Amino acid sequence: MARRSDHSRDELYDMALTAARSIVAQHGLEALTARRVAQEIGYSPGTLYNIFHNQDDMIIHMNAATIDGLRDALAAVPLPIGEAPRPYIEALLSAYLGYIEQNVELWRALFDFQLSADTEAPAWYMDKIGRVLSILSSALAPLYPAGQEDQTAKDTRVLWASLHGITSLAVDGKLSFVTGMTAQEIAPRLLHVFLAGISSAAPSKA
Amino acid sequence: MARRSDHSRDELYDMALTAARSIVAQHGLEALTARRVAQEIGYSPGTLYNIFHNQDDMIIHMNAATIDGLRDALAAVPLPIGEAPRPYIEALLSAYLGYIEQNVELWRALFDFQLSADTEAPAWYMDKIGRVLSILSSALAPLYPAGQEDQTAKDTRVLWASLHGITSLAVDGKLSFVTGMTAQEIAPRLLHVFLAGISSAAPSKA
DNA sequence: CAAGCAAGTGAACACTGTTCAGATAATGGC
DNA sequence: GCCATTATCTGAACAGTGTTCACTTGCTTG
Repeated sequence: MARRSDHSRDELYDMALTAARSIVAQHGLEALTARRVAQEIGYSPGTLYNIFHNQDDMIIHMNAATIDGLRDALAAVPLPIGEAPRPYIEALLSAYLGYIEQNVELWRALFDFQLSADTEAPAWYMDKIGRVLSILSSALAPLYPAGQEDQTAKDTRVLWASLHGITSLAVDGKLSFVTGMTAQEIAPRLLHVFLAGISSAAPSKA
Repeated sequence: MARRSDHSRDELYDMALTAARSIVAQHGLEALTARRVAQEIGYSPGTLYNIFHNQDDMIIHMNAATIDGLRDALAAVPLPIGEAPRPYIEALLSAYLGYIEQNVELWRALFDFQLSADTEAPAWYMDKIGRVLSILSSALAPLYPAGQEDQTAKDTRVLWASLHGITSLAVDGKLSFVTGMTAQEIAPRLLHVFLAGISSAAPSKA
């Protein structure tokens, strides 16, 4: 049989992505196979290649949804107007850790996945990442004097990359290789020390 | 043919591990297959299962060698007696980043590899990790007042996990997703801010 | 020198992503 | 209403993966 038109192309895309996210969320990225997604949506494996260029493409779209979810979670944190910046930053961190905790496997998939060497991430994907970073950056901005926007942007990346170390070790179950602490303990300590550091230190030595 | 005794069991182990490291260093972990290692050492795939329990076991041994190499690289950094602790810490960081840079693929393999859910890392493996951390910890110790050994140990883990975020993004080529900076720029900035932070901040808030 | 044992083999199994010739249902033209 | 075209979907096939295990073979001991 062919040309069933039970579903439009967009519906198929949504169904496939929903199935993929469900499989990964429940069983991890290694359980995500073309045949399994196909079976879950009631189509054959070949059909997936009408929707996605290949498996990498499917995973990229899945990961994009994970990034969007994070942005929504961070955007939902209320921004206290005119107050001290630190409670807001701490609330963002809490939302960040909470989102990861509730989406462990999808979060793992986001970073476990490696783009094949020759291809690079599409522009719309980079945009989504930028939107998340801009939330963090605007939260840090009040801590820097005017004219230090460049340092703010850089330190946002430094802080995020550092946090990512903690969370990625956590979701991979590797934090226990080095400590008995949890990400919920380590991350606030990093934030605390980091904020103290930028308040006391010269803009940058390097 | 069988029972060739061209090589002893230990020789076979060394040959297999050398071959594995060479394959990974040149072509990445995904190129590491049982058939390829077997071919490289001139034996059949089945023979590998006389040496290692399975592929995971082989990778663990390979990763252990990578950790040992890092420990050696860090231990080779001269410890300046009676001097300020920061230059030593910075030298350690430099050695750390240098080792990773010279062993990118092996380093990636170290963290890309996931132990299957039911098994856990052997004790001797954890010991090797501990030996690396103790070098870092003793470098940080002079910055803490006596009686703060617990905080020193914790902050060592906080700092290392943070650094790991930077280096893991770097070796995965994902630093470019968030910044144009390199690990060689970001890591010293983190160290700078972190050290400033622990000097100025209260021991811990959490 | 014979018997037994240990080491090595490689075909086989169940799985993977991906391709593509072929089948088929919806559509456009008359 | 019907036929030709076209877009869609299928599923067998291919080359690869880790792992197993009946079998062969060479060494070693009695």
